Amino acid sequence: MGATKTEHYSEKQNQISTLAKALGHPARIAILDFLLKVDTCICGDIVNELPLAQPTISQHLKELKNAGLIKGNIEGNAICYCIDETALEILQDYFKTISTNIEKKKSNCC
Amino acid sequence: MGATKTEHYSEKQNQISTLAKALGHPARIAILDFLLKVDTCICGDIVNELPLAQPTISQHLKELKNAGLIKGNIEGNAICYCIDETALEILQDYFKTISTNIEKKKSNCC
DNA sequence: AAACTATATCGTAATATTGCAATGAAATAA
DNA sequence: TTATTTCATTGCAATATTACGATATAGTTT
Repeated sequence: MGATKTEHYSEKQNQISTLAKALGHPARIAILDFLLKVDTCICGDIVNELPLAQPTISQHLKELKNAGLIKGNIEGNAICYCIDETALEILQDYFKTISTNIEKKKSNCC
Repeated sequence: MGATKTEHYSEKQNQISTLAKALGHPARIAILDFLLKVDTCICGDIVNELPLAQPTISQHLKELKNAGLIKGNIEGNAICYCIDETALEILQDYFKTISTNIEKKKSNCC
C-alpha cells in the first residue's frame, strides 16, 4: 500500500511521528544545524551550503515548514527562515517523558 | 531518484536523521508507548494492541531494532522487546543542544 | 520598460515505504 | 511425531519520497 493508517493512532502519536518524519532526512537536519549556526535568521544561501539543487532544498524547507519546525518571513524578494521553538519543545518534552518513565521502571529484563 | 545522498552529510546529521526516521511512523511511536506502558518487557502481543497485521508489525519492530531504539531477547519461542535507552539519550541530547542554542541567540528577527 | 535575483511549483524518473497474504522456521504442547 | 504457537521472511501492489530540469512568480535593479 504505502499509505499510513493515521486514523488508528492517537493525536499525540501522530503529532510526534509527523515531527520525527520531518527530521528523518539528513538534509533537513543540516538545514536546522545551519539555521542554528548562523547568528541571525538566514535569508537564502542555504542553497550554497548543501549539496542539493535549489528546487530540492525548497521542497525540504516546505516540509520543515509544514511540520511547524521552521518559520519563514518574506523580506524583499528573499525569504528569511528560522527555527520554530514550539515544535522542538514538543519533541523535547516527549523524550523527557520517555526517559523518566524508563527510569521509573528499571526494567526487570533485557 | 528517491535515494538520499547520505554521503554528503556529517555522521551526526545522518545519525540523528536515521533515528528520527525510525520514529517517523505513528505505529512505531505506538509501539514505544506500549513498551513503556507495560510494566515488564513485552513478549509478543503488540500485535493485539495495534490495528496492523502481524507481518507489518514485525517489519516495524525490525526497523526500530535496526535504528537501535529497541532491543529483543529470545525467550522460548517468544521474543521479549524493550526500549534501548542509548538511542533515546542521543536524541534527547540533540534537542537539548538545539534548545540552549536558540536560547543563546534570542533571534533578532522572526 | 527589460534584465536580474530569489524562491516556488510542475512534471517526471528513480527509489523507498507501507501493508498484507502466503509461507517459512523454530520452539512448545499434544 | 504431529499439531500448535510465535515470530520472521518473501513477494507483491499501492503509495510516498527524493531529486532535479524546466518553468513560473514576484520583487529589485537598471
